[in-house]
Amino acid sequence: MARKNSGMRIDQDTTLGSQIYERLANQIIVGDLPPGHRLDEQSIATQFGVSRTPVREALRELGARHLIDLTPRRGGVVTRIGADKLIDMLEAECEIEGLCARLSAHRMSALEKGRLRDLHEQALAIIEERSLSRYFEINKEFHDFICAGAHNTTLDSTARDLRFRLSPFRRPEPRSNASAVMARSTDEHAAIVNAILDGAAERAYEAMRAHNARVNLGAMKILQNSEPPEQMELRAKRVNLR
Amino acid sequence: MARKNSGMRIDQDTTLGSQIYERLANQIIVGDLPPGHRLDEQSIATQFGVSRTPVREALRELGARHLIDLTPRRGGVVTRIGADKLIDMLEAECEIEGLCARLSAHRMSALEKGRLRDLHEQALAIIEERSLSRYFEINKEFHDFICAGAHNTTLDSTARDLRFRLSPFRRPEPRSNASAVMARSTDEHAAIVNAILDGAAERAYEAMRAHNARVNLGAMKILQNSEPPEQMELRAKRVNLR
DNA sequence: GCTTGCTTTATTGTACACAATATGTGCAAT
DNA sequence: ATTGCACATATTGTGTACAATAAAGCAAGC
Repeated sequence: MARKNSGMRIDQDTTLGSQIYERLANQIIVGDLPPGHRLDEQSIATQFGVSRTPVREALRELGARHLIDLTPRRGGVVTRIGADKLIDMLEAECEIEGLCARLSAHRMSALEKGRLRDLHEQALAIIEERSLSRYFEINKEFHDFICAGAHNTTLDSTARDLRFRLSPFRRPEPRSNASAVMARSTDEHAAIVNAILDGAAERAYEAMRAHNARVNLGAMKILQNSEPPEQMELRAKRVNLR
Repeated sequence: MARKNSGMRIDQDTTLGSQIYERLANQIIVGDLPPGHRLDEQSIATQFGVSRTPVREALRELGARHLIDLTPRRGGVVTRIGADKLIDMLEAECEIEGLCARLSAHRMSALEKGRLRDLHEQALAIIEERSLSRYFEINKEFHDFICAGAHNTTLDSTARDLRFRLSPFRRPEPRSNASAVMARSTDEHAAIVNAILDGAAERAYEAMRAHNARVNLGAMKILQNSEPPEQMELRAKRVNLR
């Protein structure tokens, strides 16, 4: 029998539905709920120790945000992101971040530029630690900061949303040299930082775009097992296409 | 007394919540439910002749899509789009459409390019009719088609979503020469079409971007009544900023 | 053996009831 | 007049019950 009240706090400023949404969204992103997994309202409800009502609201929000597919009388399943969709998302993120970099070059304040330089230097320091997970953290911060530096909440939130949904495909490849990965990444980051500090919009755009395009090739490898390889090659080109 | 069942069909392939979502979303976009308007669950429920449950689900989805602001125990109000937010959205749309134009230049098939030319020529024909509303239709189709031509569902849907939410600010200004508006617009469209047909990505991007930037200046005028004018001037620059 | 159609079962959709919280009103005290 | 508090009211949040539909299992026919 499912135990009751497994961690749902009674928070004043939130609602059970929202809390369940957060939890489920994280479970999906982390991969705990794999693509294609069916979401049964009743079992989720008992699992969280609540009734079906807040669960249903959470599911509907997950559906609105494309984290699950919601079919009218057949419930919800975690969205399967096929190769096509993945490539679209990677490309969109690549370009939108590039756009943010371009705008950042014009719009970041002196203070922000200073913080950007700090962030980059922090990343350089972390390479010594050889901690890939720690590096991923600061890397995310770096990208987030540039998207924020464009001073456009719409672009920022769409970029954030894309990164969030793409994060399952950004896990470190098992067989890869951590130091090399980090070194290459920071090199490219350096180009981006310099361009932004110089206020060189177009250069910032190109640098960010090239950086993302390269990283995205890695992300696509995760799909290679489930896809015919020739197709992937073909698509890989598209990501770099101008 | 509110009459029951005002138009909610019992459709197999949909749910009451979704239908109500659609209706409310349209009412918001059309301006029937103005920004700041409070959405009372009970009155909406009786208005549509249903219980509060599907209404709540509709509201939650509206909230997820940023059409209403949903505060935990205080219900929902139609999102107020302030000048800052509006400018962000306009800029984002401007750039994303530009991006789609750039990609379209490379990716549209010969068939699509033909259809694009047709669409443009249709628009030219419609100028003669002097029907601004009809022109708005074909104009929307034109932009939609270019966004689709990029062959990237993610970019397409974000662009579509932005245009949807921006449509309230795109209503024709009362005191304006219809023919002049249409002529100018089609001139700029011609530049975009030619660039795409030539496969000139960068030119397509620039043309689309310039076109949108100009139109956006008009959209911002709608806000001018409720905002101190000097601020608007300052912001107007930002939209054109590179 | 496989398919077709019906019956049973499981799951989602909707309504309703009650609980929890926010909002509004009036009165008293300063 | 204004502030603070208590009470009344309205509205949202959650739980539960029932209805509607889809999935699964089973029997009869080809």
